Amino acid sequence: MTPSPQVQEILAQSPLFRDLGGPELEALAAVATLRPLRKGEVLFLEGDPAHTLFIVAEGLIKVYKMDPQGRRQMVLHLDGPHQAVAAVAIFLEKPRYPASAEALEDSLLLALPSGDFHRLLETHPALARALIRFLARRQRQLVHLLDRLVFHEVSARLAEYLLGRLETEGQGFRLPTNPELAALLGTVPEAVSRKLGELFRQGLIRLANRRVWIDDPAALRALAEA
Amino acid sequence: MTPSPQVQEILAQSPLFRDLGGPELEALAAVATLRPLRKGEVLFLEGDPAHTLFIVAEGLIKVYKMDPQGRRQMVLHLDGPHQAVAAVAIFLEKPRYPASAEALEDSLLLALPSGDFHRLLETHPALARALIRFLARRQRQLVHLLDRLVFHEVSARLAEYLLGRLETEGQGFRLPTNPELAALLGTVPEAVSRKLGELFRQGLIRLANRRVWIDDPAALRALAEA
DNA sequence: CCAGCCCTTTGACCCAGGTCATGGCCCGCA
DNA sequence: TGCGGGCCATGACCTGGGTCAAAGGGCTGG
Repeated sequence: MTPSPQVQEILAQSPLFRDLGGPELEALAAVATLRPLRKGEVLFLEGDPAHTLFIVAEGLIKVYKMDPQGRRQMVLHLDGPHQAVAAVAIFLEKPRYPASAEALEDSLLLALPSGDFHRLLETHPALARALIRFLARRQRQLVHLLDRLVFHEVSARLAEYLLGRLETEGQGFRLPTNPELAALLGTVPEAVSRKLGELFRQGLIRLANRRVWIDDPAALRALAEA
Repeated sequence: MTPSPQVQEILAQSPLFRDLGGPELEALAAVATLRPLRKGEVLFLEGDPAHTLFIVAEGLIKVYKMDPQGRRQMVLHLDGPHQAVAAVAIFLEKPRYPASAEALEDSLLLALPSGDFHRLLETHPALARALIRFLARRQRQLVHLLDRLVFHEVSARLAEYLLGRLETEGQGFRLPTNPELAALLGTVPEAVSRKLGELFRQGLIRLANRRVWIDDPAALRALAEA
């Protein structure tokens, strides 16, 4: 965590606000507040009234639904630097967060009062356009997630996850804990453990500590599609 | 299907466009085309390039994902009169429909070229605002669907469905076919048949033809939460 | 008015994966 | 240095619900 980040700088790097002019950014920066969050801290809970939009400056935020008994959770998306969190909630008639959010790492967020954001939206078509694009992209991603959950089994979802990490980070990336991974895949830690073991036994991947090397991407791809 | 519906009239009734001024509506109406669709006809398929936004004038449109083998399908939402279809797709970088759509009844749609829509958006904040609200609401609904699918079993989803119909239509509403209902609930026709049978045997509902009377809404509610 | 097609119901079967319990390990903290 | 809590792996078990097959039933279009 860097000592004193430039609020305007953060705003200017976010896809949502990057098209705004200098004066607008300054005005926004004036009403924004910084919100540090320690690993594991909760940002908001499903059902909380939503007055605030967040921009991630540093760290990683997990947005998730919790099951009724409060034991399992299902991750909807992870948001890193420059990403907006809770952009949806503040536009509902009764603004309440439809999911919960917590920090996966020590993080720093920019909090923007929803009133100010709404006001800015009125007068800045570029902001509206960026927001619309953002919402459309996120919705596409949610539909994809739904598709995977309904039509594909755990091993296929795991395979897709591994290939995704491989693509963005290359060989040897570090896995999250099994409970975290299970929440990402919509299953339970035991299942993750077993499926990883299978992949290893079949020679598709190698594991050391929590690092992964993928030996047979083609086979993994086939698994992911199945 | 009424003989010759007023295009402007249809636009003016849609939540998306109702806040536009007369001249804008007229301009939009000039570029809109009417698209009749017979029951069962496909409007677009997942993956098709998306140049067009639709507004339902009459009828009912089903938007759904198909499973890889093309046997089961999962309904994402149903859209009746005044609703927009495919509002998301045209805002993606590579505009392709993320799901398929077909008519559940004989329908009439208004087709708006996405270019015109984009242009209108630039200059009309009210339209942007309405669209943002629309996208936010739909996203909330998708998250709810996902939650139900991941955390609740078929009988709970069926119970919720029945209560929803009861609320909006009262006793004695008509069920869709089992395959349709299965697609709505994310399961297979056989499971729907069995679960309906169970509810009947437990005395929670009565069935005649395909009409439903709900005798014990409280018990059904309990089931839905479980 | 008939033939065919799809829907419905039901039974038998099966399997992915969720649950529970055990034992070992690692790591942070006192 | 010892303790405790969470993580990990694995086995045993169980069940929701998906698959397949068979036997009516009813709507529809020719």
